Amino acid sequence: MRRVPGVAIAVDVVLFSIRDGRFSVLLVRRNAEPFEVRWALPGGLVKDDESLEQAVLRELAAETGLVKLPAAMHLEQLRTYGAPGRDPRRRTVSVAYMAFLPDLPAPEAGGDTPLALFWPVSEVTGPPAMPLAFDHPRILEDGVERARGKLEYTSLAASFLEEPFRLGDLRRIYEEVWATRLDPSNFRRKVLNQRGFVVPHGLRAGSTGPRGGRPAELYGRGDAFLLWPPLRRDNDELNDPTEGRQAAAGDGG
Amino acid sequence: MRRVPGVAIAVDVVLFSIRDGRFSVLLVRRNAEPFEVRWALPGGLVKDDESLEQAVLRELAAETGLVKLPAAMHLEQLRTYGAPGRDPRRRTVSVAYMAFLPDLPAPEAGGDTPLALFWPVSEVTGPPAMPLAFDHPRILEDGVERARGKLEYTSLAASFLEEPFRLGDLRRIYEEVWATRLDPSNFRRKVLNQRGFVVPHGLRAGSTGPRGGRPAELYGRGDAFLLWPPLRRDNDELNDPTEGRQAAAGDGG
DNA sequence: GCAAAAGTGTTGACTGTACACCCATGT
DNA sequence: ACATGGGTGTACAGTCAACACTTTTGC
Repeated sequence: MRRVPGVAIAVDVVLFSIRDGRFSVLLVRRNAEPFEVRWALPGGLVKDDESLEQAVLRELAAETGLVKLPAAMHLEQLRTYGAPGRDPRRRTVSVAYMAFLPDLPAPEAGGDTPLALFWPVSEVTGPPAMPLAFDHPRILEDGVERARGKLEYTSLAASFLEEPFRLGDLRRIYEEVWATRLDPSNFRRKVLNQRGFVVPHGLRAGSTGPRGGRPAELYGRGDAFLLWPPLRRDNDELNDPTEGRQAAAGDGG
Repeated sequence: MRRVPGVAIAVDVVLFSIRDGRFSVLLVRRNAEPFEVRWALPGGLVKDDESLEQAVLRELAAETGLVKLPAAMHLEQLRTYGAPGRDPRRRTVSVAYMAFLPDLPAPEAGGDTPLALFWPVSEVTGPPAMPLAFDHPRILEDGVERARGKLEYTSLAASFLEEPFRLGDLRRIYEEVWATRLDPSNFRRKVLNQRGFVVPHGLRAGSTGPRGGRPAELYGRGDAFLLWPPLRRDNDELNDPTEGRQAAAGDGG
């Protein structure tokens, strides 16, 4: 593999979703060198006349079949990675983006598109960590930390849900991403006291879940983005002696 | 000016300091097209075999004479700007960095270096705004907002001070950057209650200022980076599309 | 003495947390 | 009936803003 002079601009996307209740990230399986057969973040080179965001959307469509993206999707720039040697072929500076998507039916692999799958984050980051291509482990790690942090002071958690949703659904987003448990009653109060975080939908849930329970009120996303005071991931609650639940450790399943 | 094919990678630096008590940013005067004679953020093209951060430090040295940078300087990636057409010569993707520097004696213009000066941020951002080169107004704006925000939840304000410093000096950093007033006694308590924000220096200030006042105790930077709870600038206008208030009286949902 | 800056003490309002308790549904 | 998730009430503790007050300097 010869090194080529000059620089290239690429974009990579850390696309998070909650699949089957698990905090997950979209990966594509590489079918060419370098790192053939390894899993990687979706992405590719930026064309000469397109913006960085246009490149992100184009690559998402091409590599994952995500053509019609939901309006609720959140997309933001994460960080830029430009160490010499991070791509063995040539100097490549990659602008990484982070996206939040609701649990869609099946944006996975298409017939003419590469194999794309959502993986639970804990299975990818390990231990043991999956051997992703390039410096993608680092990018994913940065994305995970940023996502966890952003849930604290923004309304982005609602981006993982399709409308309408129940406050319990919203709470489970936080619990899953933070790997913690939150008091349902206090969570409810905090969310409702944030003006514009959620807006009442006026209806009630029909089915209440697998094992009964009172039907919940339904809500939609409000127009507030920043939250004050922030919701907090209190690591103190992880030391719950009464019950052991999936905490920080990846359970492989 | 002909457009050249291919892409280029550049870095730009938003270098903040407090000069004579004013929140200031380092600008260089361009002496070539495009945007000749306009002021711009220091920066330049990334060489083929250097990292992005190395490029930042090299450009700072070359354009501003800042060769021996103080260890206290904070440098972090801000954001990447890659819109087609942001540089009329060729497609250029610029990775912007943000730096905090203490008020140094005179890193300004050198004989063989371009003219570099610290400008008070309020004079540059206006109104009326200075016509900076390229999309540098936007980059500066992003940097200012990020800097103001980071002072809330990190100990970075101390990066603007040379050790040892007085708590009043630290408070004036916040007051200047946020353009606000803080209660001296409450500020003192908050800062001292943050473990590792500042550490006692054991001495007292000799001169107490132009108009007297009790000599202050002296402090140095601690090793904590994140602060909890954060210090806050006026939270009232943080967010919200100003609609129905629900202030103290809880409305039960 | 007076002004100014540093530093201490106090108070009342507000906020977060823990947890008891009621509500409405599936099985 | 009972388990389960939704939702309300409440009390205690901690935090924060406001501000009165003392200390120590320059002038």
